[in-house]
Amino acid sequence: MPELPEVETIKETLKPFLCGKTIEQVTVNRPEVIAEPGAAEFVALLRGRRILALERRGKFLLVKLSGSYWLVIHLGMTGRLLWLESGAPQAAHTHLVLRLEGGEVHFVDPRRFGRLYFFSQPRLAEFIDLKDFGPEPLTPEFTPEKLGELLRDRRRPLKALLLDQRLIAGIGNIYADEILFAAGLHPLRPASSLKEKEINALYHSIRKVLAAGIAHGGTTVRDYVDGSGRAGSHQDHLCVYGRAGQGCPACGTLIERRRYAGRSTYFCPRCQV
DNA sequence: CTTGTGCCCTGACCGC
DNA sequence: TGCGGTCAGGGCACAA
Repeated sequence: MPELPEVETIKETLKPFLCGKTIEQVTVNRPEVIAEPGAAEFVALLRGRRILALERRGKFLLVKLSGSYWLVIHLGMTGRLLWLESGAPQAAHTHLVLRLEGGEVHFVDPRRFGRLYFFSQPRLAEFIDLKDFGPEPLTPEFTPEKLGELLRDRRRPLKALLLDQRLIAGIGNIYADEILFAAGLHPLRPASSLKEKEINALYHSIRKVLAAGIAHGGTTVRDYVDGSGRAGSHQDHLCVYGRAGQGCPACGTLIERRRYAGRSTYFCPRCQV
């Protein structure tokens, strides 16, 4: 489910409830969702620790804990993190509950692609290093020049590159299609064929589309809700994603859907060249 | 290096 | 009502 704007929204909505609180109890209903270390160890290490800060790297949520430890969460396709009152009933597919002072965090994930990790500071650094993430697209380190460097000498289609977390971190299938539409670029355009003007258009589209996604509290096409259980509204602003057979908002040409890299890809055959 | 495929899972939806 | 097929915001292993 969640791409950068959704994880960012979840992080921001959970922040006021979680920061400064101590984890009093950890309930694991499904040990498989804990990737590292083992479930028993995970529970023992987490209990009694204080939450100091919430951060995000790509689609990963990073929870900074006392003693230089980290709880790291990836929500996969359908993962949710919900702040609920103490003793709230557990929805179906609630795999883990963190009891804090004054409430609980429920990790709910029907498809179970989401994973949780407990890391020491050096282990987190190693993990991030191993993932080899590209730059965060909304930070100052990400510039048009940087994007130009990333695209140079690569023949892969733009869609594949936008989905590749090692190039730019955080973009998923919805926002990749929306970004390419905003930039007027065909998803299958080889990266190295872009002119400087097109690189600039792509750069500004990446920033603009992701920022709009965050401003709208994420895109809810199916399961996504923020930390308070509220749906986003960016689905009302989508131009191409999920709109096969409907008119392009710019020119009226029918939006096309193609299968690429195992994912649906939506684009306007007239506006995107 | 690159691409495509299948898999991990559940649930919603569609056609018959 | 039921059944099978298809599809879904992700990511990984593996084959060609």
